[in-house]
Amino acid sequence: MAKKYITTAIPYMNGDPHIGHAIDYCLGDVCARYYTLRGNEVRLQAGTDEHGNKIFNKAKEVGVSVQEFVDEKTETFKNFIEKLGVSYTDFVRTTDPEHMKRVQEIWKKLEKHIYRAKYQGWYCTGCERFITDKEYEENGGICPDHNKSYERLEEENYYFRISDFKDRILEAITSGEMKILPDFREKEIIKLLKESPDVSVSRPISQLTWGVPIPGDESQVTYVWIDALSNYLTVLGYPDEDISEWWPAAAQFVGKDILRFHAIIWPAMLLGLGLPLPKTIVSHGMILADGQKMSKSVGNVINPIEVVEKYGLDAFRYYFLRHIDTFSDSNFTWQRFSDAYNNELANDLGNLVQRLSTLAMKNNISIEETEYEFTKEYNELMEKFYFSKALDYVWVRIQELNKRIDAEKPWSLAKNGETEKLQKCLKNLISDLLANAKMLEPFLPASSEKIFEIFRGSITSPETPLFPKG
RNA sequence: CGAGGGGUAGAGCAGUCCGGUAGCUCGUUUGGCUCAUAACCAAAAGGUCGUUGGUUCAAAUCCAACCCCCUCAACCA
Repeated sequence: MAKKYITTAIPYMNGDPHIGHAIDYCLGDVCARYYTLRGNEVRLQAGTDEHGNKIFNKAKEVGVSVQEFVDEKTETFKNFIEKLGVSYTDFVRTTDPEHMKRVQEIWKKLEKHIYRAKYQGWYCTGCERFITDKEYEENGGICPDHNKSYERLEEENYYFRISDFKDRILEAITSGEMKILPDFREKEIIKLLKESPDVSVSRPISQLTWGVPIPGDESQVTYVWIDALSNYLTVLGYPDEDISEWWPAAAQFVGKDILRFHAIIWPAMLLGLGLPLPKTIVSHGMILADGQKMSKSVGNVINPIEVVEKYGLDAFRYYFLRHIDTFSDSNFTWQRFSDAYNNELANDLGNLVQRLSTLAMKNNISIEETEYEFTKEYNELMEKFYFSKALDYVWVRIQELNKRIDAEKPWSLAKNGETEKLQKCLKNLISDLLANAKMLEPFLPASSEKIFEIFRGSITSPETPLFPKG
């Protein structure tokens, strides 16, 4: 049995779960369920990124210990993931001692590509961060948030020599060894890669305490990259365990905002460790509310849990996997959501199940259980991660069934006593429905299972509709 | 300045690579059916395909210029 490893991005624990995280999880989950149904052994990783100043400060602000703070946040995220029906198998926290120990080992393995250097730049003591020269000019040398002049500051950091790997990464991308989806993002990355500088991978402990200490240098702490990106490996047990059965990952799902780190710094790290590169990095878009970025200050934030509670988990998954494009930014509006729910889930699919189960019941039809195979077209779309297109494809087939019922008029056959013809007609319709239900399983696991239950053994028409209308 | 995406019926989108008098879903209107969650099926109305120019027998599709919208822009995830 082939093994497939799928990863999702680990959210930073300074905020609460939101729709962007939900999309990432759902995509990973669909992919995992699909591979499982194809007969693969699948591991789906999820996790949390818990180090850094922002978290440290936030905990102080709330007045709890940092560990308490991240423990609680992680629980919140775990609950969130479970409410979305994500079938993850592994969970990693960057504050986990095991992870931290492994990060230090990874650091040591990368040491020949790491050097110490001074960084000089404009710094805001209010923001506690360096700003770019451009930002400095734009703000006229004064921080707009703190109304303070920027200071010229020098800091010594460790740097990771990306330039050691650029050629190799470029080659991997162009040869298809590491595919970046969608194509237009791949183009973007190729351009960015060429001008990518080395990255700073540490901070002096005076600046940052909440992180993984650098082995052999107590004055410095690892900065986000090596700590967070390593999670994909440490959760598998690297470097203590042999991970060759699982690594390279079949697919890594990330938001477009963090693609560059995953397509440049991350591959460089892997090459430095002598590990193969992930087969695919899938970058998804952002979800907009009425064409606008969601933000708390604008007050247009869509809470995924609210959608789930109002319409059900499968409805949420359906909408966000079909009408939110897998790769580009898409809009969410409650109007479009409820249109899709009523027209597609309730009318097209729900009602189809209802009419076929009633017809079968009235005419004493029973169906033998068989294994339903995915069609070639469906597999092609799924393997390319065109999830929204795969759902479109299945939906056309569902709508065709409604047309066929009208064309074949089983109720007339019953009236005319054409029993044999009727039996054949209904059995065909039902088994085609079940074949489609199978292809819906990665997307709508609960509804797919319900459909199979309805048509299993002696067929019963469901008492409550699959997708009730409010 | 730069880079990426986009501008096609009231709305949301496909079609653009490989040119051939525009297609899907929703909405609207009309008709049909009765197995069904007032669901389903059929049909109709509705578009100078961002602008201008070019290539061609023929352009949403190729070329050039321009306009508008969105996103990203280097250690702050």
